[in-house]
Amino acid sequence: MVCKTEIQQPVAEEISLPKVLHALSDPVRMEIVLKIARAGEVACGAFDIPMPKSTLSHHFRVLRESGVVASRREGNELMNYLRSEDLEARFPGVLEAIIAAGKTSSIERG
Amino acid sequence: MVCKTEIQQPVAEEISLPKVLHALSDPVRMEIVLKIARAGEVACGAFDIPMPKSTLSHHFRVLRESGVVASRREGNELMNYLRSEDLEARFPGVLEAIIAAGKTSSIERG
DNA sequence: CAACTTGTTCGAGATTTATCGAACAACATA
DNA sequence: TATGTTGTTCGATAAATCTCGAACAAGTTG
Repeated sequence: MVCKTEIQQPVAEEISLPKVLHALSDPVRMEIVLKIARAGEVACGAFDIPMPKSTLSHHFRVLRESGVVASRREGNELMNYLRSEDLEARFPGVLEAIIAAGKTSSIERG
Repeated sequence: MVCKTEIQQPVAEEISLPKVLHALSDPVRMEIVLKIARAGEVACGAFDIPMPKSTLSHHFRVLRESGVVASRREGNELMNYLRSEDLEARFPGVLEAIIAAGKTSSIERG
């Protein structure tokens, strides 16, 4: 599957562990990641998070710039997916364990 | 072995995933965690990190309040150790995978 | 082309975090 | 008791982050 519209993202070898952990340390972003993990690919608009578009877009930016999420255009919406292979190659087991932990614990600030 | 002087830390069941990830998302704190992971127990003063005591103390506080690290007094120094069992029970595989990832990748800001 | 949808970018304000020096507390030892 | 060691707490400042509305860009559909 070829991605037509690539957004700014780090190449696999340059994904930074602190940045990945920071990206996942926010409850909103964790919720986004969990939903993508369940559904495989999710459009930005498919999250019923009570929050302005601009704020949500900010969180997607953090997720992309950290290397956790990638996006491709499909029509006029952006489909988001996890960079599971890149992350697994660089930090084996990390994303998997964090997602499993996120599924079993309520994600709250504090 | 009994800990005589307990510092403020969350009980195991109340350890928060976002807080743990945030604690580990700082390169200085990750370096601290990696050193403790290698040595088992390390006194605060045993880190040759070019940084004032107060700043280092701040990072230890974040690590303790997140539940990643616990400390006990030994003479007039504080021995720090990872709460590996508590974290493994609550978030299986997470700390282990992150430590392994930290060992194999240079921990840098950015 | 005009209207609509989806999502980003651009400011700005508010909150959080990191860093540091100085003062303080606990402990050990002379 | 006085001195030295270890580490914390207390301000203050600087930097990063989160949040939001308004404007913009890309794509679709009438």
